[in-house]
Amino acid sequence: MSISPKLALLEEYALVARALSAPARLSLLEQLAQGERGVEALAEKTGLTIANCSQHLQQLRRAGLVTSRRDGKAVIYRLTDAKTLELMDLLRIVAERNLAQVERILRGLSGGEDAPEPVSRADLAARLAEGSVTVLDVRPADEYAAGHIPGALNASLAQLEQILPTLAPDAEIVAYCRGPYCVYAHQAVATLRRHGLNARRLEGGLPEWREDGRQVLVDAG
Amino acid sequence: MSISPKLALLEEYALVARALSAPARLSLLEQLAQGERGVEALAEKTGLTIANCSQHLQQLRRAGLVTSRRDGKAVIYRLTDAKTLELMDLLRIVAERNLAQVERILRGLSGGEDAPEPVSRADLAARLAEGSVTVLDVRPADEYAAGHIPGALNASLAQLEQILPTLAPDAEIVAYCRGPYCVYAHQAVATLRRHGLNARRLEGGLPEWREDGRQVLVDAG
DNA sequence: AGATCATTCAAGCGATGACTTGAATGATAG
DNA sequence: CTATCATTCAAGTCATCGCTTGAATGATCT
Repeated sequence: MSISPKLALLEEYALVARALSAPARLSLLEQLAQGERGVEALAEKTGLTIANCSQHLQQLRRAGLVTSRRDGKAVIYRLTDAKTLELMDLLRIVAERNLAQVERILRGLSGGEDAPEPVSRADLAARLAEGSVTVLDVRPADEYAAGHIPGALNASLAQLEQILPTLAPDAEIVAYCRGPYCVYAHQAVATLRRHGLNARRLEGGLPEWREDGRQVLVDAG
Repeated sequence: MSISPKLALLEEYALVARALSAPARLSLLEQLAQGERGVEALAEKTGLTIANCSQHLQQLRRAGLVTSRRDGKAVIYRLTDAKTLELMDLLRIVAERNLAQVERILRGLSGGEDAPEPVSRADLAARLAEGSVTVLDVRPADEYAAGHIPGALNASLAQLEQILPTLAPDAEIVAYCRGPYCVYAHQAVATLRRHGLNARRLEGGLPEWREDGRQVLVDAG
């Protein structure tokens, strides 16, 4: 070992951090938190070119955050383990605590001042059991089909205006999306509240719900 | 907001990760975990030039990981909060779990094969109470003076060979240093075991011990 | 075996990062 | 108010990163 072991270790830790230091890669990790995916699907969802996406995935793999396997001619990537999610979550928490810019963006997303506290997953589960809540899944239809909270309605942000009239005016609505990195639920809640509905966000998204060991409904296909 | 709020958020999260993506800055954070420090002291300990050190510190500040205050003509930096430590710790854990290179380096540090499990802090506290253990602080004298576990001997790696004869051959020795990023305790344990002594590492270092709310002795000065 | 398709590699470009050097700032001490 | 000292700023250099484009793998299907 030509350099000191201490520096070598720091280099390795820095490698992991560097893997998390590009928005494109965080976006990929968010997608992978939904479940394993092929390169093409990831490129599509994140808006990256295939080659660029592949390079980012390889960087994530070098950092040990994701692993891959072959399935026919496709290569399927997935998160190495739940620690990767923890790391992303802590990154977000630290950013939210310390960066004024983040708070500004989040306030902007909520459409103004009044951002109600998110609903905890345990709370939602209890309310679901007694049927006293309407759950809204604000993700693209394919992700909804791949797994969603039982009983949840599915509507993308674009579709939201259409289904507004079908919602009971006094219903208690809980919206969720991909997870803490996803802004769909924030935006949906803002829209719903602008229309006078009683809507709140779920804490976390489907990956966290699944991680809790709660029930997830998968559409036949 | 010209770009999408989602991308803006990811940029902010990435900013925090980027702050952790340079070995020099991890080294600075490790020092700051010991306690607040001025720029010059940090530069000295990390081997950076003053200007370079200052620039790194400003990046850490932009990422919200450290804050600073003025004290006379000096600027004192400190970790923003314990979450910063948690983030570093998780980074290390993920690297240790997933990167073969890290395991290789750590095995090299332990001098070979037999790396005994570290002693938990709760265990050490219990043993200390009954006086059945020798605690060794493997940090520079100034850091020892600034705070150490009560009853601990202080010896840098260089001094270790000298104090070897003073240690009872059957004593149970627990070595600690700055924390999980620091390799002194690993190396000290390797040396002690090579001499046939019964030595193990403490889990974590002084910052973690302090974080637990355990007693820390500060030399009068 | 040859054709096909998803993924990866390789080269090139502009932008950003780490480090150095030397000058500027800003608070304190005389 | 000037001198001093710790820190920060500014400019420059070299290396690396992110992205694009086009070619090269490598596994399947006929």
